[in-house]
Amino acid sequence: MQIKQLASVTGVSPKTIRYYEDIALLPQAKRGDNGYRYYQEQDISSLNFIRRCKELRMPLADIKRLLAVQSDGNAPCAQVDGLISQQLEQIRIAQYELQQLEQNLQALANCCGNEQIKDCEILQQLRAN
Amino acid sequence: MQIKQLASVTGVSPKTIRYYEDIALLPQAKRGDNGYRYYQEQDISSLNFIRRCKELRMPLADIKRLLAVQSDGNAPCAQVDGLISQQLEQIRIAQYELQQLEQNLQALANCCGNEQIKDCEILQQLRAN
DNA sequence: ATAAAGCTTCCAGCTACAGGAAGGTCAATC
DNA sequence: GATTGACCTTCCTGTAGCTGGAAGCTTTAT
Repeated sequence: MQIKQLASVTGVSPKTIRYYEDIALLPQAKRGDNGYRYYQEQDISSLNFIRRCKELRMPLADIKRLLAVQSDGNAPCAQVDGLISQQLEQIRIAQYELQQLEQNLQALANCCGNEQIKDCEILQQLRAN
Repeated sequence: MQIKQLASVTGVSPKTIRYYEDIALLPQAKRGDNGYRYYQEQDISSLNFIRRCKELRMPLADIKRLLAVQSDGNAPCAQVDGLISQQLEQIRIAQYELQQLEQNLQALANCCGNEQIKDCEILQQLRAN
């Protein structure tokens, strides 16, 4: 299978697939005599795995570690657990920040009933202090 | 006042201040005979304004527009309103996404009671489908 | 024969800076 | 007068995760 087909099967663009190979997130693809990359089923699985991790907002570096860890079946599971909880914790922090942010923005959005910049209370708030 | 003092007053690093000048978010600073940048009160206000907008996660491009708009006191206020509501909407979208994410991660985090990678149910979930 | 589609590599750009090198300047100290 | 240390300057590189585009192959279809 050529790169474009792998791309359409997995929903990951050819550009991105090459990029993943560049940064060694994917192994170097086999090449034909013409220099084209050729892929197998295995590569579909890898890309799907990556895609799913990315949906969880994992950094590529972490995904790389997960991929590495998978090759040693006897390794302890703690690393995986650790990555997931870290991720979860970051999400929660982000949620908290966004919540504060929403309140601030909401307050701002409601504060201006004027028509001209010189009276704009949003800007006055932002300049304040 | 020299750049370092402006930095310590506003909490924005000298690097960042120079960067803001580069991208014309701040006007070109006055220079002494030695080439050093010198600043006034006005610059403190500008930087504080920028800092406050950044706390609201506004992109620098938007902040630039806000700064530009401020110089024309008779312009309509709608642009400012628009930016704020856009920002608010994005925050809400992000919140929704994070909420979904948290659920997914939570489900994953709870799913693995095993010890070895080869049995890890987190990885199995991630590979699934 | 030619055109279109697909492949390759490489280079630039996006955001918002931070780190560091190489070199000039200023104030204080010996 | 010389030196030290703290500042200042510009310029280059790197960060994350790609995307767009150029220049130049190959393959396939007409």
